[in-house]
Amino acid sequence: MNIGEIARRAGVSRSTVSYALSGKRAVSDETRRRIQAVIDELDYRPNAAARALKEGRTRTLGLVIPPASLRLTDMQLGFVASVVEAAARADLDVLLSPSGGDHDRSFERIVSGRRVDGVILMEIRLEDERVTRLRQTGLPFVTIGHTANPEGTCWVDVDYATLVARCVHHLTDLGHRHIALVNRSAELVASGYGPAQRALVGFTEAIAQRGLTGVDLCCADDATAGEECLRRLRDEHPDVTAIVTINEAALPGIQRALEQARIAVPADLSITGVLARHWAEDFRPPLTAADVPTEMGTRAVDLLLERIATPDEQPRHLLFTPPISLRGSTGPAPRR
Amino acid sequence: MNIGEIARRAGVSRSTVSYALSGKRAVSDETRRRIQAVIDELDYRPNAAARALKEGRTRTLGLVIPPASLRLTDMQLGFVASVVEAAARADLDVLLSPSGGDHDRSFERIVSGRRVDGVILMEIRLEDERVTRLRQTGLPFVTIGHTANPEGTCWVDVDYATLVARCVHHLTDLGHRHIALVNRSAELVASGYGPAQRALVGFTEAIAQRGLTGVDLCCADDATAGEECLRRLRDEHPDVTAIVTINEAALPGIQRALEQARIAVPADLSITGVLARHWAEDFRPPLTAADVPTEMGTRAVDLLLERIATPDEQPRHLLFTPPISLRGSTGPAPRR
DNA sequence: ATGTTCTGTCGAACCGATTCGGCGAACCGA
DNA sequence: TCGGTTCGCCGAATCGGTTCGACAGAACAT
Repeated sequence: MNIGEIARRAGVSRSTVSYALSGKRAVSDETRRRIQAVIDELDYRPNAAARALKEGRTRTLGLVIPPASLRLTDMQLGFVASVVEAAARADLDVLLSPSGGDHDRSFERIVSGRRVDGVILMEIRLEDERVTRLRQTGLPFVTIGHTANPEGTCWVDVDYATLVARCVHHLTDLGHRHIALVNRSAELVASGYGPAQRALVGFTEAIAQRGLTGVDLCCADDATAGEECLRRLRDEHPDVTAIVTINEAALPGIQRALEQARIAVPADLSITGVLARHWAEDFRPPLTAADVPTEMGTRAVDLLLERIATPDEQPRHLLFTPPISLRGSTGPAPRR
Repeated sequence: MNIGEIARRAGVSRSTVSYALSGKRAVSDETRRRIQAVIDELDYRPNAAARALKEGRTRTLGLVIPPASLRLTDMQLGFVASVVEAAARADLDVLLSPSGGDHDRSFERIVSGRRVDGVILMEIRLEDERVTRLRQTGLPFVTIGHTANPEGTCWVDVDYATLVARCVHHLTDLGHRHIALVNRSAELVASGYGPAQRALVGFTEAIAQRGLTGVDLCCADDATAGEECLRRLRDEHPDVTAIVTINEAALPGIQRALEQARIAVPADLSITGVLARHWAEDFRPPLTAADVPTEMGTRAVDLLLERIATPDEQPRHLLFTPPISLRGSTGPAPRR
């Protein structure tokens, strides 16, 4: 079922079949119809490997995801989905590689076996040796999140610092004077995870700008930790009247702790989330939060395709600062 | 940076380099060392497309996932992760295809462009035309879940009927006489979604076996629906003292409704979950539930590799019935 | 009638690996 | 010393596409 078979049955040469399919040279209508008929009959589709070999491109993108040991957040999952769908729309396939910071076999295979035309790298650390590796291979790539010195790379990211700062300003505008940040896990922060670090920076600066003092807490990415975290917060910092959190996975636990302690939201305590996908709607009351930029995956694919087409262009980057949707979880600071 | 370049620099022929790498013919130690040195120096890795073309296999598996519009459950996500990792361990890559019931371009490309050696198909419907399509192409495949007549196919599935039945028996043993099933969404049940249908069958049979009457409810896969569902259940069936649910995503909502209505678990109401991954631990009290069979992804890859190696063997299938872990959410039925 | 352009098609080279047959040299026993 | 193995390597064919140069014949201009 190769191109030679089609050519034989249609009574033409192999090159004519190829031209009929690609349209790169004129083929008479009569011939094209005959070829198409044979193709339809045999349900022929060109062999991807042969095409890749000759053309020097695979029509495939690599998507490097965090290893299974790390639980993907709802937003990351949405990102993977949108990348895959955007690629499918562009008639590209997506090769998945689970890989940690060290470059393992799967990553190496994809990168240096020329299996893909470009790579999208998720969950970048501020210092990331996969980026170094990709740079030296010359394979086009786009990172989600950016490294400490991102010059010369393409990236897409969420402006966590600004989002957190906006949340802080929103809360101070409502009269809150004691605000807490519930960050991601301590290990993530320590390991140089950009979003966690930039959230902290944005928080600290916004707090300072308003002349306040803030509390920042780390919290593991699960409900139990969220519950514990809120309890600790009420214990150790009873004067805190508002919370900003980038920890989506902790929200169910926070919710539970609130209900058990009979804390009314927003009467007793205001909460804002940064990028809570499903949980913003599911929280009670619905959570004031920045909208998840669902187009990030699509735009990452766009950038990568640009980069593949014109590798010598100046690398571009996109910083998303989605608007904050006011829902019911924030209100005026309670009177003392 | 192809095999010819390596051969030239090492002063041998291309075939010798190939044999040195594959070990399929003897190569002298001296020659092998010289070749290896050049390979290490240039960081050479064979071109995947050329190899695939010649060998007739791609060393790649296809994983067909539900389209992004459907929100993946936590368990499905875990499954994807374990498939990818198992494949990586076997030095195989995974090509992702988001696809619904209709065979779209992405699915067709993977299936008939010979881009993969085999396919793993998730979220099978009882009547699924992708299965039909795969059967006619002759490409090895394994399905997660099984169709109405699964003869002649390889599959891996969870025995939802038995699991639900076991939960029912556990609850009746504790004295419960009015038990409700919280199923997945009405649309899923209507569209012939196996797990939802088999859960219902297992529930109905177990209830009948004990001479009781049961209530079964459909519930969309989100917290809000779970909250609403529990409220309706208490309203319309106040005598129900125990719940069995296969709807993991609804659990946070159920939890919220329970706390708002001041219903004590398990004193007032017992709950068991079927396959709740993170939520079993995160629920308060921790949820009595069947353990998620984390090895399912790995075993699916194993089956597929077997199938690829020996396509004429009788197709095998695996039905997982993981044990139910008793946690704190079930207890004796309350006295009237 | 002759030269020129255009159209549609073909043949052959090529992409980068694998693999088979063959060949020279070394080695063996008789 | 000679025939037969064994060892190590090479050359060429092959996988299934794409693409370039060539070329026959029609159309057109002079």
